[in-house]
Formats: sequence, structure tokens, C-alpha cells
Amino acid sequence: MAKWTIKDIAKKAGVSITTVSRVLNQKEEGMSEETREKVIRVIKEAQYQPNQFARGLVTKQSKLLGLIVPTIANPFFPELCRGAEDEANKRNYSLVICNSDDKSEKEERYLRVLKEQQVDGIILLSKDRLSPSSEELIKEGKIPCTLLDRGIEGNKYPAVFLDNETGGYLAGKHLIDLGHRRISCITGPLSIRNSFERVIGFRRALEETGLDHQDLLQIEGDFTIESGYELAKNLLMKNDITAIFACNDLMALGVYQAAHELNIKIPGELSVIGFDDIPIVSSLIPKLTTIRQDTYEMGRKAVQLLINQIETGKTESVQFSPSLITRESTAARKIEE
Amino acid sequence: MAKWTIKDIAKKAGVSITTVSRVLNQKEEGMSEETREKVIRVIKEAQYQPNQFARGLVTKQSKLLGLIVPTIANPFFPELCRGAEDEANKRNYSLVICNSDDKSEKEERYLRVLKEQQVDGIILLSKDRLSPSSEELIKEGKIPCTLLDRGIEGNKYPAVFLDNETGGYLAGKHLIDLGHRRISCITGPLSIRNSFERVIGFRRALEETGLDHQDLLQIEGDFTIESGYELAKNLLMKNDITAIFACNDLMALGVYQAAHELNIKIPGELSVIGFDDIPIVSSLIPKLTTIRQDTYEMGRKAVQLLINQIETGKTESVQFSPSLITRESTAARKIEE
DNA sequence: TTGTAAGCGTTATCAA
DNA sequence: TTGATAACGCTTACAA
Repeated sequence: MAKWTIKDIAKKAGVSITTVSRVLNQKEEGMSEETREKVIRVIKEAQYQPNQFARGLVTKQSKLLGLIVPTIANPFFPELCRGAEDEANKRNYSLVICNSDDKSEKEERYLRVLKEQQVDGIILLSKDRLSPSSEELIKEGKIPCTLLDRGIEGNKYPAVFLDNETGGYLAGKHLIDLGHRRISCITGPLSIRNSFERVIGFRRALEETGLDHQDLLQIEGDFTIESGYELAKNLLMKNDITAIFACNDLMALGVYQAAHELNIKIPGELSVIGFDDIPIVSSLIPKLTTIRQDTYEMGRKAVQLLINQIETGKTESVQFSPSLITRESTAARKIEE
Repeated sequence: MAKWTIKDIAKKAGVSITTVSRVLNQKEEGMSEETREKVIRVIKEAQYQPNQFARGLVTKQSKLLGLIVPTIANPFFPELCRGAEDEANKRNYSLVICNSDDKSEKEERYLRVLKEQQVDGIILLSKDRLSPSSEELIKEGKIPCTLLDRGIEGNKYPAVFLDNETGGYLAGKHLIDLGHRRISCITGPLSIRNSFERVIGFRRALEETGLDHQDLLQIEGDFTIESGYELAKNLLMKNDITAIFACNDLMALGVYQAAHELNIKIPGELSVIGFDDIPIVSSLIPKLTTIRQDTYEMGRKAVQLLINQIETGKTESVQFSPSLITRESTAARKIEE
């Protein structure tokens, strides 16, 4: 038989389609053990699989979840995807992963497509501020949506965020504790709240020690290796600093490169601290000290909240705490300075 | 209105649902410009979106494609996903990405789920040999399927592969040309044909120069940073070699670490060449010489072949060629040796 | 314990 | 140029 339908199964088992449907949906009541077994046998034999289209048309559920990420190219996101996927599968959902390239048009397009695919919910790693049409799409479409990692609308929608301010503070405190005073910070795009908060926290640490803003050389990067490299090179050629806080690991990688080219030793002459703790940085030379966020868990949690929302209607937000991972790229300021 | 259906649109526009459907599906013929415009206006106003369930039930198409990857954790795969996604979107499909962890059970589970979700086709990065039940699932389900990157069943199914043998050869030739003779090769799991072929090609290059197998220290790794590190450390402590071919970039990263700990300079005392050209290796210190495969394009191509197969029934396979990217981690053997 | 039949929102066939 | 209507494969009241 080309494609078995519930009807074929019913006929072959000598029961009605209702009975087959009951078996399929694990409805325990109202059926003799005998009938159930017979049906199950036929289903197995035929390798029958229910058609989601027909099912969804009635139940209005696709068991599909959408995940929109800004760039899968940043090693930060694969981890997050894995966490999200694992949790989704555990709960019997599948994940449609979309890559918005951080562009509003693509994001909106995906939102539309996902809605059309009848996904049961969406996890959105968006720009800080949802574009009006994105927001409308979510609201009007009444699709449960969880914000992840980014976005200032966390109070309007359930969300999973990292406490970036504390992360920045941890980084600053660490450098200060090591005795550094001439410090530079290569930030992410300041239009993104995440980056901005990291800087705020970082500054708070410096201010606690009595350093004022003048002491902090702050320049704005864009979270890419290249920007880290370019900015650090420029910075190191013109200034005499002993430590750099790169607001993500990718930019820290760029700092490594710049320092190497200028023949500046890390951590001997320059301490470097990153942010994220993406998988490869523990294998760099020297191993990168960084602020860790548990991306895998954040992905998992986001899916958990989303499915809870879908199934029970309850919404909830969660904030994760970053932690300092001390490795080899930071060291105490040399005394002879 | 809670949720607009084609019926609501029809009523509001004062036409039949057939007409609305025609507009929706861009059927040009048989409609006055006036009617079309009226319908379009109503659709826009209502922000109406067709329901894929109902649509799929009739057309048997989901516009969904499945992509099963072994580990999204290897930076090799995100690139591939991006390529696949971009092409899919261009052709109006969405991509469901699944992570099999290289486990047959997970792969089979996903195959089943994807089939149940009625995906129109599947791109599979599988183990070399499809497990019997995976194969049955594909064959019996009659789902178009394209193999990517791995698998020896390339002649049975349409596939996109890299010419790994040539890649290995290129690596070997490069080291030989630089004057190296005491060379080691850290392979991937030899049960995977990809790894095996890289070694074969590599050896061919050595043999051409008259080196026999004795000269090649070959050890088997598992494509992780850790295995590269452990094996290289062991190797470098016990042997006097001047070059290492790591069969993927991640293991090359491990080699860097080991060499660093043993205070062996790259490329001064040891040349290292990798395989893949994952994004970050051009930012390592020193920048890694490697064999590049165009992962993004391979992902794109796989989707292209798959959609062609879905839409026209034509199957086709493609082989990609690797290329040598010379950077800083390889150098001529020192004369004084 | 089991079955009948309505209905989900589309597309497609055929008729007007 | 348009419109009724059957059909797609399933779930679910309701009936038996």
C-alpha cells in the first residue's frame, strides 16, 4: 500500500477509525485489551504514521517550535541551539531553526513563515527592540513567544536573560584585583543592551576603586574577530595599557592577534578577559580568562518556559548568572611598572 | 476576528473561496483585474495567512526540509547549515535542523519525526553506512533524501561529497614540498570513510616521494580538540618529527596546545596543517595552514539537489574539490637538521 | 466497549 | 470569469 491512512488500519484491524484514533492517542478508557493489541499489531506491521496535516488541522498543534537566532556563525549560538533542541525533543517537539542575520526584514519574514507553518511557539533572539511589525506579528498572531538573550521587552514577554551587568562587573573586579589600573574596554555595539550593560557593570567595578571614567579607554566594536583585532591594534599602538576587557570571546581572539603582531605578551604585558566562554577559548594559547554564560542551559530553559506557556498558559521569566572563569590570559600587573 | 480563514476573506470580499484560493496561488487566468485587487486588499487588511495544515492535507507538501547533522558543536556545521538555509529560503522552503549526536538511535528517531512532520525531503549527514532501519525508513517512506559530507551509499542516493582523497594528498604534497620527511598524521576515526580517504591521499603524496609507510607515524584521533592534544603530546614527547597533519582543524588546535606545552615552536620547529578551514583558524597564532572545503556552498548545493529532486524527480550527485590554504603554521624544514 | 458522522481550512474538479 | 462541492486524513462529540 502506497500510504497507509487511519482508514486502512481500521479496515485491516476490523474496527472503526475512532478506535484506531483512540489507540493512537493513548486514550486508555473504553477499549478491550484485545482490541487494543490487535490495532497496535496492525499499526506496527504497516509502519503506519499519522499525518500531521490532518492531525494539526483538528488539534491546531504542530508540535513545532521556531527558534530565530541572529547568527549561527558565532559559536555562541550552536550551544544554545543544542540546549533548546534537547529540551524540545524531550517534550516531543521539533525545532525549526532560523537565522535572521540580525536583520529586521529577515526576522519578520521568518516570523511570518513560522506562523504559516503553524508552529506552536517561537523563541526569539532579536534585536533589542522588536520592530513594530514583528511585535504586531507576535501579538496579533497570538503565538506564544519567549525572548532569549536579548531584548528590552523582557517585561512584556516571558524571557531568558543573562545578568550582563554582573558579568561586566565580574570582569572589572577581576582586573582590578590583579592590580590593573590602565584598562581598556572593547565593547559590543552599544545599541544592544547586552553590550551596554556589560560596560555599565565593568565601570561600576572600576569606580568602586576610585578610578574615574578618564582612566577607562572605551571603544566600540561589533562582536567580530576583525573588530577586536583592528581596535586592539590601534589601541595598543597608541596607549600604554595593561589590560583589556573584550566584551565577547570572538573579539578577545582578535586582541590576541593584535598583541601578537605588536609583540606584546599575554598575560605578561597585557591581561585579556573575554565574555561568553565559547567552546574553543579554553584551547587558545594562552587559555582565555572569560565570563561564562551557560548557553546550553539558557537554550533549554527558554524552551521549557515556552512549552509551559503553550501547555498551561503560564508565563515566567528567568535570569541567569554569569561566572568568572579564570584561566591563563590574565595575570597580576607587574610591580616594576 | 480571532483567526481569519479563507471563508472569512471570501465573504468579506464578496467572492467565493475558490476565487480567493486562486489569488492566493497566483493563478493568473480566469479572473478580472478588479476582482483580484479587491481580494488582495481584503487579504492584506486582515493580515490573512493560509493554514499550512489544510493546504498540506490537499497538496501533500509541507515546504519543510529536514537537515540532520552529527554535531552542531563542530564549527564546521553551522556554516553548512547557513548555506542550506539560505538556499532553502530562496526556494521558499523552511529548514528543520536536527542534531543526531552521531548516534543511530537519534538519527532514526529524527527520521521518523521528520517523516511524521511531512517534510518534503531530508538532507542527511549520517554515519558512513546507514543503519538498516534508517535505510528502510527512507526507502519505504519514499522521502527524497540527499546525503551530505559522509556516507558510502553515495551511488544509491543523490549526494554531495568532498573529494577527501585529494584533500589529503594536497596536505601531504605541501609538507613534502616544504622538505619534511619525518611526518605524523593524526587521523579521524578510521571507521569514517572521510577520515580514511584523507589518510589514503596523504599517503599517496608521501609515497610519490619514495617515503614508505614506516616513515609515517599514524595515530587515530576522534576529531575533537582533546584527542588532538593528547595524541600530539604523546607523539611529540616520544618522537622527533617536523610536521603533523591533523585531519581536522579542531585536532590541529589540540596540536597547538601540545606543542606550546612542550615548548616546541610552530612553524619553526614543527609544521602543522589542518583540514576544513573552519572560521576561527585564520585567527589563531600562528594562522593555521589548512585544507579548505567550502562548507557553505556544500550546504547550498545539497538543498538545491534535494529541491530539484522533489520538484522534478531528477537526482544528481556532486563532488566538491578541496583547496590548500597556505597560512603561517607550515614552513620549510630547517636546513641544519 | 465501540462506532457514526461532523468538521478542521484548504485545493482541485467540474459545472455554470 | 466565477462558484459549488468533493476530497484530503484525522479528532471528537455524541450515539448505540
